[in-house]
Amino acid sequence: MPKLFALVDCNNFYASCERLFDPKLAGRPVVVLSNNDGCIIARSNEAKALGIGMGTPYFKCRDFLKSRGVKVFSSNYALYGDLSHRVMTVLKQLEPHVEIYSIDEAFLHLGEIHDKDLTQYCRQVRQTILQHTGIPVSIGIGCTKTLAKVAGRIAKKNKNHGGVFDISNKDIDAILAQFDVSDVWGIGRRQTERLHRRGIKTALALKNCEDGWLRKNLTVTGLRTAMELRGTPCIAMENHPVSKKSIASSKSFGCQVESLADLKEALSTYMAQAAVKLREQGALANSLQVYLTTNRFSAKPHYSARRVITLPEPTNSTTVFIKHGLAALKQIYKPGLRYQKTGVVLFGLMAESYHQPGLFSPPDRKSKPLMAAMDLINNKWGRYTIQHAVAGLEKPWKNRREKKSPAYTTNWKELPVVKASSLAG
DNA sequence: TCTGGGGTCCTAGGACCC
DNA sequence: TCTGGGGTCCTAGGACCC
Repeated sequence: MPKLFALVDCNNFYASCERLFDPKLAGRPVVVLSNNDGCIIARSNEAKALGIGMGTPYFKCRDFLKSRGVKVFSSNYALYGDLSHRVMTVLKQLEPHVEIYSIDEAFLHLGEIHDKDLTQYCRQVRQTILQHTGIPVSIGIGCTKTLAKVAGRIAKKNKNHGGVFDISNKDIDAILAQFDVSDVWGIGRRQTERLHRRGIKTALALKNCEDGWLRKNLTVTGLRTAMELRGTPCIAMENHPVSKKSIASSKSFGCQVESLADLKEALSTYMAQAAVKLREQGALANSLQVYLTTNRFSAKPHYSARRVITLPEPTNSTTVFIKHGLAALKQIYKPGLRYQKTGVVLFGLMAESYHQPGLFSPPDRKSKPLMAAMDLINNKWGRYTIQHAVAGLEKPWKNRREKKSPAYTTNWKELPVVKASSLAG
């Protein structure tokens, strides 16, 4: 029996998380907004049924949502991250080969041990996750990851399957003939346009498309996708968590920002956040990129600029990032524009233990204990307890998060309170 | 007035080397 | 008048994912 892949996918994950702590929301439409309350990034089934599209800007549908009694939440990543961890933990207890693919998805490699009915087995997995975490999931099974994704989508959409669909023992071509090519994993908007121009509308047509054309027009990734639809695995399981190759931090502003002083505060804040992530994974970066952009939707001419800085030596010191990053920011800053966003990406990551200091560079004995002390204090007392002065105190440019739910599971002060009341009387 | 953030991979083209 | 070829490395930009 060949090995099979299963995709476990949390249903409407962010919306499900929000509903978990507010039973009144059961059966009611719920949506979750992106950072800055910008657009809709998660919808409960009831919200989908109202025709609310993924990615719709909030300001365009605010009135509609209100009129239909849709409950709206700002995103609460502390909550989603914690619940994701719980789901993955349950999964790892049940299965030896789990690859966490995203906050709400994981691939399983189902080995030969499962000579039993796989669909039945996955329904049990699903039930266990629901019971232990309260999060509903769908599971798709196929002989490649791409086919498992197809199956997962069918499991989620068609209620008759009880949340689990195994495509491997079905008439695959008949299913792919009904499957829109734009819904295939790895086929985005651009590739869909290209495929449509060639008359390819379904996953089956993509599967049967000629290799040479695919390689030329959709690059090697498109060819891989077609091969996966044919049942040839090209995308392997990642059995060990891979270390990151870059770390980014950026956010849109909550109000209009024009001055260099505000941009400096914001960029310093983001550089500090990126540096914390870098230190958490015990790594150093040898270069950073800073960028600056005006609103691309605005009628005014769009300005966007970036600059890459190679550091004299790999580091994870917030102080060093700020020093070089702000100098670069000054170079790309143009006065008189309304900026929408600035950000930083750290590149050239390496493990701290691998780093060999330069023979002639002066030893930096202060930076490491200083950063360690800052991290310790901020971990204990909250993120901005101690910071570089240039990152600012008021942070007037900070983004909006007007409808955030409490950090129910990660903050003692925000634990949900259960009230018991007597039925008698 | 208000349109997310954080990642990965692939390719083309330029710079540079011998 | 006539100005090579092949390789590597780096970077910017595009496309995709959730």
